[in-house]
Amino acid sequence: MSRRDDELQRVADRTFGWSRLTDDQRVAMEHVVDGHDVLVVLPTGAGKSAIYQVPALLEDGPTLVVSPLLALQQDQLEGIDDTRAPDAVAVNSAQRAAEREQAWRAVREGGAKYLFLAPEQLAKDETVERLAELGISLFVVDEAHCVSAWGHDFRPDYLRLGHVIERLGHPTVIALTATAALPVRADIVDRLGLREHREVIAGFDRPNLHLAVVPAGGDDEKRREVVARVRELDADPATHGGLLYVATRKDAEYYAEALAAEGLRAEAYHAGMRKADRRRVHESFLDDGVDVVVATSAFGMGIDKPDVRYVLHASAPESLDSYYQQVGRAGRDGEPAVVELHYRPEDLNLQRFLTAAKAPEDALREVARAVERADGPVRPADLKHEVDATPVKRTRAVNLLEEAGALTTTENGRLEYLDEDTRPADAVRDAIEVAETRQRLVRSRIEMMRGYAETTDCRRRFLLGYFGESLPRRCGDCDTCDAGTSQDVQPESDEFPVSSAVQHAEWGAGVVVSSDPAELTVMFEDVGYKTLALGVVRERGLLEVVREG
DNA sequence: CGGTCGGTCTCTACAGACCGACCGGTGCCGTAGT
Repeated sequence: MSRRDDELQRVADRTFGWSRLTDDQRVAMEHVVDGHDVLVVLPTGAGKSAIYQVPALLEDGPTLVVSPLLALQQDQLEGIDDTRAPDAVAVNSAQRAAEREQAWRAVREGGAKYLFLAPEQLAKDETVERLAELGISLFVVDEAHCVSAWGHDFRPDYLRLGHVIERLGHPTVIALTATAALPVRADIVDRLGLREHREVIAGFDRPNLHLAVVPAGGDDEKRREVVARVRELDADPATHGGLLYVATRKDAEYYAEALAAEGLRAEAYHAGMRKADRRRVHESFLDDGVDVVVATSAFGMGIDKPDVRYVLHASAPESLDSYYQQVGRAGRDGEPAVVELHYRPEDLNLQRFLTAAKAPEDALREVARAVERADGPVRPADLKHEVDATPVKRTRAVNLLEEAGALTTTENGRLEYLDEDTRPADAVRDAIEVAETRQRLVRSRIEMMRGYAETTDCRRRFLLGYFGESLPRRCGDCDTCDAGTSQDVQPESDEFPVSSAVQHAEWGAGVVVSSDPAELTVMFEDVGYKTLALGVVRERGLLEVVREG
């Protein structure tokens, strides 16, 4: 062990009581201490937080942690509070002004070493200026998949973190997440502007999860089947206690009531509920006070309960990224767990609707005109006087115009029109094209979800393939293997190895996501995921390897 | 896109078909009004 390892292990032990760091933790920490940006993809419960908490104590300046949910920040603060580490504080809108000032003071005076913020806080110049004065040593992005999952529409400030990092002089960046397929990883690296970064990525396979898809006929039929199935799982001590994911708030209420009527302790969980009720359900779930939580996608981040025995879906989510993340909450203790998707192809239509984020045309036009017209660089916050749109739309517009190459962000965070010869109308058109490309990717993800639900080959092989892992032999422990429809052996094609950069005659540049002797799945920059028959590809010479992965 | 709900039509019964409208997820933040 090197001196550096010794030191990391000593701090881990003395300050946090972790007597033995895992290899993944140690390797990631070494990269950090060496000053490398790092992307870490490790399952929940593998000790991701340690990866910044320990090196933070070897740095002079404070560590900034960008975290998506205030509740999650609170959990982290309490976690650090329970150790011998220096204080951790948060700054957010839920606090009174005096409380916020006290937190800033604690960091400034060195009493607090960790500062937690939501990305929206960093949209304010004042916040970034304060951080610059503090001399941030480590910039941590927790739940970093949010950059890619939410940054493009729902919470656009996530896409502006890269600029904040530059304005802070590019401290060492640590991006942490439990789930990220190849395109998501690339998006995180790109959007945060990681430099010469290292990656620490654990395998995605969770052998103790039994994967299955249950096709359903009509909607009523499916409802009856789901309720019956949950009741059945609940009755068996080996499968008691789990989660039922649904697509809408109404369904969460519906199933919670239906299951309660069957005598189960069932609770709904969705974002339309009062905060206090949400907290009560969450805590009750952790304390085994409920048998099943029926939840929308609002339930999940920050839940670390080891003995969740099943995760059922009454409706398919919008991507395998989300699906994997949700089913990953089952069986963290390593014991067998049931994972079952109750599938109707019609349910995917709802996901198409929910993910259809139209380009904010009016905002694009107004932002483009305002920045073009201005005498010099514009502060994003000042756009609110000239752009009649919600803050989310305004920021989305800025991001799209920037991605389209019409705008750029200066070193001090102002917006500048790049090419005076480009008319704002053309810039808007290009930005809409960027949004449409994004939409094609989102829709292709839904098609991959369909592919998973409808495959007759090994279910696990399909899921792992999506995350860039090949499974040469069928897993033997999923519904298609049970039914005998999966293929036994499936060696990887060495013609188009996974993660190779390829060029397609029609679809342009892409990366091989999974590959077997019959079929290739490629993620194309412009059209999203496509599955290609290898025979046709060969016959017509459609695909060329640009760089081996 | 599909499920649900309320209203209207059918063509002469108090029922059933049909049509159009409406709804559908994730969380910060900050401000208006109790």
